[in-house]
Amino acid sequence: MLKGTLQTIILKLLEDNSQMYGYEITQKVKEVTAGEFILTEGALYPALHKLEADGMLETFTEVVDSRVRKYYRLTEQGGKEVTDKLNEAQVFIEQLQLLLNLKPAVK
Amino acid sequence: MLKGTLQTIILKLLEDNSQMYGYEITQKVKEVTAGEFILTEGALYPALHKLEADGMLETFTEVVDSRVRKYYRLTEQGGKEVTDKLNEAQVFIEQLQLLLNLKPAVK
DNA sequence: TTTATATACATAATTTTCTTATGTATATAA
DNA sequence: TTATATACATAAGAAAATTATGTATATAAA
Repeated sequence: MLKGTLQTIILKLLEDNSQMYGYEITQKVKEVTAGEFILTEGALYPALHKLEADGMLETFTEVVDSRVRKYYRLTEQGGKEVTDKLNEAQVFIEQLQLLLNLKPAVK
Repeated sequence: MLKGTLQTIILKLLEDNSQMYGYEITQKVKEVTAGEFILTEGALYPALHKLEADGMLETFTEVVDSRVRKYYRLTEQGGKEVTDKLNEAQVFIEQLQLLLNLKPAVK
């Protein structure tokens, strides 16, 4: 129903943390959701590549302990996109709660 | 991210309304969400057929004004499923709000 | 009167998105 | 030397939704 949820999550994490690499993102998601959301690589990397191709993210690499890390950062366009996506997500959640009656009606 | 959202919405509407036909469901969704969610037939009917095939829904038809209506009702199994699906949705929404920081932290 | 809109069902092609599986490579703990 | 953790990536397949059709009746508008 809500397309681009994963993109929204990635963009939001990068808004809060300014730069992150893929593996770090998977760990952050696991940590924040107490293990409820598991972000698999098969979902993450294609999403990152698409966001980069769309001009929302830019990258640079660093070598730490002989391992390559590919860091992602929001572009200016990406910065604007976060706001829009978050608003969309907010509306979506509210409507879903309405439909599912998960939000008790205010008297 | 959350699979089966549409199914959950359908099951919940049928829990509240005991019997509904397809077109009625599309209108209800539109009405409740003030036009924000548009449930297209291409999404709805396959979902209804699958829920029926899975034993969650049962059907009967009625003719009103020379037009056939196919009504759907929850089966016993469907009744149990609603509860599970709603719990899942609740957890999902909470985790998503955590990740997107849409729920202000309580001080 | 014929065109558009609303009601009511359904399916098929395509696209999008995610899961699962696989592959490479290094570091460390068992 | 085997398992786990770190770190990237892609490919096959499945699931779900969008878009496009198709049939059919009723009614309001042009």
